[in-house]
Amino acid sequence: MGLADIALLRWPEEASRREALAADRVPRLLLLDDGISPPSAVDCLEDWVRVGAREEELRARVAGIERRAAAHHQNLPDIDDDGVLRFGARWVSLPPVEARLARALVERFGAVVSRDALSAAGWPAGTSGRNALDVHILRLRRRLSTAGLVIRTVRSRGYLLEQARPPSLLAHA
Amino acid sequence: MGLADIALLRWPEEASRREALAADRVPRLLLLDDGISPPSAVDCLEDWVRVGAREEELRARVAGIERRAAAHHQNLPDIDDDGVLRFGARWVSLPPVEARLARALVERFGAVVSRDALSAAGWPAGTSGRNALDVHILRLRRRLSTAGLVIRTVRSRGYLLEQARPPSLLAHA
DNA sequence: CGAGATGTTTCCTCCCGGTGATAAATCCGG
DNA sequence: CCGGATTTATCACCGGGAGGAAACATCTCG
Repeated sequence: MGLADIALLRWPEEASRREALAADRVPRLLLLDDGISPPSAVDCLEDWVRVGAREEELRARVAGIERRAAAHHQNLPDIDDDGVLRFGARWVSLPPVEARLARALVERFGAVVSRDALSAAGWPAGTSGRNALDVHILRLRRRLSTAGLVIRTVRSRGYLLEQARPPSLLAHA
Repeated sequence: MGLADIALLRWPEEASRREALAADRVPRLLLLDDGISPPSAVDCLEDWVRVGAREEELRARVAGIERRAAAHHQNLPDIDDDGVLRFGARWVSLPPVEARLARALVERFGAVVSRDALSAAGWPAGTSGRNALDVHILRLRRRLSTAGLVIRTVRSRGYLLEQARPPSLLAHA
């Protein structure tokens, strides 16, 4: 715990690093140069302080980010090294290949993961047949459905993992 | 879109008011008395500054809250590079051509985009049939409707993207 | 041996983008 | 107010391609 989980970086010098961190959903604290205004596109896992800020302010900002990160994190699926995926109260055990695929999808939970990325994740050693990925996605789908998760297809782009929608949300369009 | 939408309050004096605002999901900025540490239970719609803070800092904090509030209230659509358009809690995946059209419309959200501009955006490489744009607008309309967005026609001028239900703030007070 | 994991082949469905045809909607001159 | 001209909306259809799924063949490990 502590500052370890949060990335500290200078703004605007490390703008590109910030983008990378944001894409990976890593909580981060920007150290703002004097006279510079904070960046505009922010998510809840980002905050900023002036470089000259006092120690306490910095700690307080970090603590705030950590709390929000924790709040965000608790409804994310999680896979351990034994291929057991937990989501809320439910869990499924996944065979090796599917566990690797699931890991790649969980890392970008809610965002699109390309087929190439999934192939690389599922078969790190080498190539597999053209359809292997499709079939494993199908099998993974069936397993994950029992855990309240859904894999959506984004045609010609990849797949996206999200929480299965309770029918109540669709009811009143 | 000034300070009007955000509640300013003192901490810890107005602790109870803060609770009420949080319960109503009203974005708020706490003005922290000196030597006091910020409260612990925060959501993404809350931020804080020291009472002695400079004008600019205050403005920047407010702007940050507003952006997060907008993102949470889903007031601005957003398209990522994978053709996924997000609007509030909902999202649609768009095929390439429609994604490009949608990008052009989102860039000028709420304003008219000419047909020429849309043609250029949708088919950057070259020509398309005269009817192609109409048909793709139709298809885009159907998709976006599931995300709570509407494309309005401005005859002989172009199209305009806006939120489906103009939320009548007075309607259900 | 038997069950589950993994790959492959194959077939089939649906989606995407484009076109033409046709119905509406709107504008304009008389 | 009418009828034609222009602009939009919607539909049906096609060709190509991507994804879904069943069936089958190995393979591994207890």
